[in-house]
Amino acid sequence: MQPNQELIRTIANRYAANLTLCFPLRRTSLQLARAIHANFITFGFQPRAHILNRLIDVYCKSSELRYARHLFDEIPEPDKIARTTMVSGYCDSGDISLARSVFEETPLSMRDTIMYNAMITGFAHSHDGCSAVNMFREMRREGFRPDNFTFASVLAGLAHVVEEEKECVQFHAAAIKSGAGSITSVMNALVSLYSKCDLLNSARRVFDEITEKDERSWTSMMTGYVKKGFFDSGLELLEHMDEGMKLVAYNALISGYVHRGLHQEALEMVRRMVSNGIELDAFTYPSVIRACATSGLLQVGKQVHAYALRRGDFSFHLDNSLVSLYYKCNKFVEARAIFDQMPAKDLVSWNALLSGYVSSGHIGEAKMLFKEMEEKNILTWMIMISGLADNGFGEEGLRLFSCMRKEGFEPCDFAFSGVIKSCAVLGAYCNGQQFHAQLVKIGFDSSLSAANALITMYAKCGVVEEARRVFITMPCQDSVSWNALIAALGQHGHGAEAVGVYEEMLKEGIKPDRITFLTVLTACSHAGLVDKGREYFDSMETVYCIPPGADHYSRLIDLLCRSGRFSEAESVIKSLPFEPTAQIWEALLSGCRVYGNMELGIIAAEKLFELIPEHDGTYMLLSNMYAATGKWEEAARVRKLMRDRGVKKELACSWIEVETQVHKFLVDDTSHPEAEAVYNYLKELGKEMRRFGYVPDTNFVLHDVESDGHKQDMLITHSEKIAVAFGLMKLPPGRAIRVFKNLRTCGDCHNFFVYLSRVVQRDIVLRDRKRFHHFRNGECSCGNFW
DNA sequence: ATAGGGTTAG
Repeated sequence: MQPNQELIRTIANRYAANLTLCFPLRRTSLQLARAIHANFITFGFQPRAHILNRLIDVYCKSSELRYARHLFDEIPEPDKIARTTMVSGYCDSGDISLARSVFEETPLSMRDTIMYNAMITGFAHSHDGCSAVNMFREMRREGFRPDNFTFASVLAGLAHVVEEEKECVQFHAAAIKSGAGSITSVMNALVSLYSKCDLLNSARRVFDEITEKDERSWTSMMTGYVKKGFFDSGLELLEHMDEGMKLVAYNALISGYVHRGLHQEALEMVRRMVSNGIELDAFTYPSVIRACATSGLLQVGKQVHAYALRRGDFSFHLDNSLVSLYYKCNKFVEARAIFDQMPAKDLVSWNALLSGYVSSGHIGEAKMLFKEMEEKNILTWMIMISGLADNGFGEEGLRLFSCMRKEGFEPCDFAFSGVIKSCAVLGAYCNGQQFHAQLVKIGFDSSLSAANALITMYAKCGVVEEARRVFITMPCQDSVSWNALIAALGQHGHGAEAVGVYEEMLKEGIKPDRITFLTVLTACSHAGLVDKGREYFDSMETVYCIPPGADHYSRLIDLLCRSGRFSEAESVIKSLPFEPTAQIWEALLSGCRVYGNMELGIIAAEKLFELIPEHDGTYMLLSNMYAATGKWEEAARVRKLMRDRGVKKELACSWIEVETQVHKFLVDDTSHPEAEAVYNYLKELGKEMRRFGYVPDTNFVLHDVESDGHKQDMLITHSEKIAVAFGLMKLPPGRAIRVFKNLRTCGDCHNFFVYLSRVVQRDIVLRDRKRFHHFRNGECSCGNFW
């Protein structure tokens, strides 16, 4: 039987009309729309235009843009409502270019103010203020009258680009002239606009004139004050508010405090709002949790998490910040669980997880995740590049940076600081210089993060003067800059100057932090300023309330051992407020090696065998010590122990940069295309050095080799010698040779370079795992502490 | 069919 067509049509249309009523219940309305749509198809009806438009709208609002577009395309002549619906649908989904194409396909005669408004809003939401303003100008040129909606949107767009007071005033005047000047939504946008331009007095004037202030009015004014750090004005405003509106004000204050790093104040504000009977909401959580994450307050963070769960609140922002909280507090399992249990994830969620992996050293997982990510933004790249550098993967960092550019991402100052860190890891001086030049060109060189990275990069490339120059030419320095400079000077043997810079930093009123003390102690140690170092160490707790960590103690041990004050070092270890860690025993062991203190060295080594039996360095150090004192059997015993335990020696590797290209060499490496030429050259150099008095020190050969002649051959193929020889072949005369090694350099190579620097009259800078060696005219900056 | 503010990842 044929159904009664007229009846079905009527019912279908009535259902369709109901769509409007169902609207807030998105899922229901989407299901309903689908059912109605299916009915129309099944019975072959052509729905009426306004019903079709409703369907398109529901699909758009449910993020089913493809269905919406499909329906839209089937309409032979879409009216302006259908077009506007499509335009704003695309705008909401962030696809401004598709919105624009629908708009541009619309003949001028069919456009109206509403359609222009939709476009302007779209541009404003995508932070493209210029296009928003252009669209506004176009609509006026074409004779359309801007209304309240137009001004509210265009002013919001303007806030992203405007710099001058004049422009704000112009638009303000235009709004007043067209009668929109006293509309709350327009005035809210004006308050926000003036605030962003640092014109807080103008913002306040507009704010005071709003007769019917709503939540947005208060938020705009509060945010204006707080973003500029005027907390007093914000707090005063809080006093004069209706109780019902205070939540948004607290939220603004809290986020303002967090942004300035004032976590205590932020948490205090949370306590205050709770004690006034105001409950936290979805906008409060992320700021509070961030405050907890950056100050390591896991317990408070957990409480907030529990609070949100109790209230059944959910948002991307909340979960994303929780992922970050748990990672920062080293709760990897919890962090991952939050991520996995998220019903939906956005780009920020992925970035949060990526950053968690990277900062906890899970670089393998990070790389996999990065590959897996379909959508990336500049921050994704930045996290990965800087993470690779932090984990020692300099080459990959450099490679990824150029990938990023190929994919059309313009690096920001933070991305530059990531790639510059990669150069620092690699010692890629020429590459680093090029990035520096690019920074200058685009005017980012005064950015704190970029400049701080440059200081470290130049230092790690062994060019202290450049590091110093970057520091001096910065418009302003923060504690990171000071730390970087002190480290730079300390690493290169300018210990006294480093200490001077530290004193200057204190005079400037910059508070030293944990890192500052690490760098200062290192500097003292290199310069032999033992008593000064002790004094600084003691001041940490007594003056600056920073309890020294294991890393600080290990610097102190190093400092004492280097001047042979072993009994003092021993008593420090005995009085530690915690169990001595591996790095403390390591500091003691390497100190003992320098002085040949076998007795204490063996104790340290035994402890290390217990704590980190898989670490190859201990075996090497101890067997080196035995070998150096001619106890070959003992040396062999240690290496047998190492073999028995299955500990693999990390492969020694050196590298050198020639014309932005990094060349890598391993021990006895013949894989380099020019290996043969380098080996021959190195042999010649060896002979020549011997004529000048260099004697190969076979104590550093740890293989059991019978003849001395054979042993000498083995010494000559150490990777750092190959790299230096390669540099001598390739680099123009007079240019310093900068070579890097992943392990510590051996005493024989050290001695060889001392001779070499005098005979060939070249500066040689060698950076090994532990420190820098500047060889010049037969001397090394580190004395005998190789 | 269109509007205004505030939150998360470095």
